[in-house]
Amino acid sequence: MKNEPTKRELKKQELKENLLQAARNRIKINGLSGLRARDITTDAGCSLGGLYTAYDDIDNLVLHVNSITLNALGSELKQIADQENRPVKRLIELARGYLKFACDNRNLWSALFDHRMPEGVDVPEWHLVEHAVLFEQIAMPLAELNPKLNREELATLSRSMFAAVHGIVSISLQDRFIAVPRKELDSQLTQFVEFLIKGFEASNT
Amino acid sequence: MKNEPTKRELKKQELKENLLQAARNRIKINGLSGLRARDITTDAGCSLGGLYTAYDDIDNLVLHVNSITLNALGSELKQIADQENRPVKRLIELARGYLKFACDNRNLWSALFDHRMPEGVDVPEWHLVEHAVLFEQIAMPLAELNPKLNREELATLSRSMFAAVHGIVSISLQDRFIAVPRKELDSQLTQFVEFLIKGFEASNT
DNA sequence: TGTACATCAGTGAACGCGCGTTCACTGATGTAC
DNA sequence: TGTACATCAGTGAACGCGCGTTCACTGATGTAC
Repeated sequence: MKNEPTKRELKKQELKENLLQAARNRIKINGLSGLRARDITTDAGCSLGGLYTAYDDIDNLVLHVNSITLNALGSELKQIADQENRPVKRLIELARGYLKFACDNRNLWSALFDHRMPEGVDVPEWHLVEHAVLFEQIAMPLAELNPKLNREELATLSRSMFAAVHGIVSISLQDRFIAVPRKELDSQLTQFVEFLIKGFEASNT
Repeated sequence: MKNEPTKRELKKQELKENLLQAARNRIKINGLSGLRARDITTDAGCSLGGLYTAYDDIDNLVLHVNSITLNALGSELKQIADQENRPVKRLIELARGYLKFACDNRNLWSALFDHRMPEGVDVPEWHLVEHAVLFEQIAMPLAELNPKLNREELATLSRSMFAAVHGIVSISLQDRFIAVPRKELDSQLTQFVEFLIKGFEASNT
């Protein structure tokens, strides 16, 4: 038999959730570098110290925001994968979906890659594994295109393919490089993935 | 007739150079996030305030360090390109050279992409244009593989190709993802670029 | 159900410190005669 | 060449402030009888 959550536990849970949403919203609007403990607690309607009863520190809170983002990205990609059966088309749509997600959620998406733990502290395991959503939709269509590949080869290729698409998207959205209009970027990315798949198919004999 | 540089101008130049090398060395050892004005000036053998007679601020100094890094990377890539005539092989060697440079100069290389100007300030034009070294060796071999491409198409493809290679390298060197041994990474990258070129050739008709 | 005590989540003022930048000063360099 | 004054690069102590984190306190919630 499970214990009913006490009033205390309910309140604590509510506070955690409020802080989480407040932090997420602040990152969404101002970006990770504009995130401040005082802003978060003000928005969440609690005192400054309250943050530290709910989360160990700000980094911990950011990891939880990044969890939400990874989940949201993961389910968008899953939905895209489920909608398209032909493997080539599916891979292309996954890449386009990634681009769309990055554009629609720029600051949240950037936070996934910009956030760094303090010197000497590792990203906790529970959060590391959540990054699997970035690759996991890619392996299956690749396997369809080349059934000979084993599990490990598929994993490696999925990873490279994600990394390549990610590179194109992230370079394009950086101030450091000349911005490309969204629509043009979309077709460049599509073309690029097409090349990649063609090469992949060509070497599958 | 040119004016001889005065003793004052020489000293100023020397100070700038000392600060530049000190900052570069600090970034090399501790990374961009570990860079402190006091460390730089101590290493350079001048007072704290001296930094501000030579450079506007720390960001300005970092831009100059990044210039050095881009130049170094640029000449390594140029050398690689000059050593190999066959276009396919040349593209592969450029990718491998990029990986090598990133591994051998991790913190300096990371600083190229991690550094951000303060809110509302743009990266100055003189520094933006220096990023061309990242792409410029790629266009020529691509043109050889497909002579029909016009200037703009070549530029776009070069950019995408760099971004993809960069993505693979940078994802692999991030703590957030499972590290791949250097040697394996090298062969994965090579394989990936081969796919890409095959696809590129296959669609060239 | 009611009372008395125990617990503990949440408070917010204060701490602490890191660190970029400034500025009144000085001593070396440059200029005029 | 030498002297007197002007300039200005470089000094380093002090400023200032942003901001994450702590901690003695309190009031609400839980427990025992």
